Amino acid sequence: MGNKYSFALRKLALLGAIDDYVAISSRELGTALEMSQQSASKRILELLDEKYIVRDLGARRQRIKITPKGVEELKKEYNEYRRIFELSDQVTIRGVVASGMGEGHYYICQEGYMKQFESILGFRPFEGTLNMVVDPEDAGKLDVIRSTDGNLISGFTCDGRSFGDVIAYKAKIRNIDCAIVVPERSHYVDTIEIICQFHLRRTLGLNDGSKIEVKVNF
Amino acid sequence: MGNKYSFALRKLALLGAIDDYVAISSRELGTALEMSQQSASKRILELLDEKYIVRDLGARRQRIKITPKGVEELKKEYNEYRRIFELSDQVTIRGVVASGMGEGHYYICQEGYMKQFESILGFRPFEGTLNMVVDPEDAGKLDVIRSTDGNLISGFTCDGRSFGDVIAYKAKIRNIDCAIVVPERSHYVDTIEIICQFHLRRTLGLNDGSKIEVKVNF
DNA sequence: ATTACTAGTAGACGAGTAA
DNA sequence: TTTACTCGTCTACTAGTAA
Repeated sequence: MGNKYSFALRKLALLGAIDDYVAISSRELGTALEMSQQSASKRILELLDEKYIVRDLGARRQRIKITPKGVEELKKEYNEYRRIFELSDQVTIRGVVASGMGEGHYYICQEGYMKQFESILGFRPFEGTLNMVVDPEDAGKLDVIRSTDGNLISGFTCDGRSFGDVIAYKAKIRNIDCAIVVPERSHYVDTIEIICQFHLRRTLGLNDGSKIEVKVNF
Repeated sequence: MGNKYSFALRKLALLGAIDDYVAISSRELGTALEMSQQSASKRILELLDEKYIVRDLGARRQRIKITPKGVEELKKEYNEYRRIFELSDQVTIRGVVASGMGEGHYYICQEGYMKQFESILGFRPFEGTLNMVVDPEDAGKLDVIRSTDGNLISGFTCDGRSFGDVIAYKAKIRNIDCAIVVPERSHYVDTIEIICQFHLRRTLGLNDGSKIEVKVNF
């Protein structure tokens, strides 16, 4: 986000503009941002232009609400602060084992991915993934991890089908090296795929619904 | 903080410049901030001027570390995000009862404060305060509360002695109305004073070391 | 390589004001 | 009262370059 916009957007969020429309005149916003009415008005137009806010321009006072895109941008900054003040380089994500449905297996086994896993992660994954549904209270941690670089596994095209970029983060489950894999572009992930050179379900005796903890490095 | 500085300061924090000196050239910082080497250099000089960072300008590459003042500024922004995303208007602060040492009693009993407590909070405090040492894991919540307005109780001078501004936040302990009181200007508070129209120690049967929870509104 | 000066320029800002 | 246009000023930026 243009840094320019974050200050105004944050002030609007503090006024409650994430949850609902907030009535605020350009003069009031200007005062809050320590700038003129004219500049605040311009800033509002810019935020509208960037689709960070929507506005209901009534007869008397405009009412402003932050869009999901705006919230997204604020969360990015929030996550940066969480990385600074809360989280070290290793984070424990809790969740429960879920059924794989064979999807993960199909993807992971693509040699286009396999080659990269082997060279970047240092192991060749067992053919198939362990799916884990992340506990809601740890969803934020996942956001923070996803805001970091991780190991980019490039997408490719094979037999006319295209496979997208994914990001792998090295991790450990009960001291066994593994990695969590998430698609590069996609939000609101509550399920992660875990790859490992061993068959984790068998090795660790896991079933659907088993609680597990993954320690992720980033 | 000038909003202008927060972006650069945050990037430096993400690079680890809170914990230790970080080697970063003005060109690298410029790339990270999407600005020219020259502008990044100027920004660094400004941050130095504002005492947000200190620098060790070696022969090859400068090494930068964020000062406590700089960390303070970053925390302010972090706390704004916490208010946006984490905390509702009521927060539970946990801690243990500590000895008052008579200090609180002396201050609170000043009529200059008493009058204001009565008109602003709606009750006349029992003469004396309950001291509470806040659990370390709730210290951050206290920071967030302190970053909000609260009820300003103005300082005054009496018998040649000056009493500073304090902020009161309405609160409840086990459903009894009370308020927590903190000095306006002072950082790193881990002890709060609780005022109430009743004698809380007697009413709730508290002793030094008793665990209590205060629900603070802000 | 660095950092950081000077100079020129683009863009952000506020005053005045229209709607 | 609002919002937001135009326009002049002034700041913040980058390019060139010195140390």
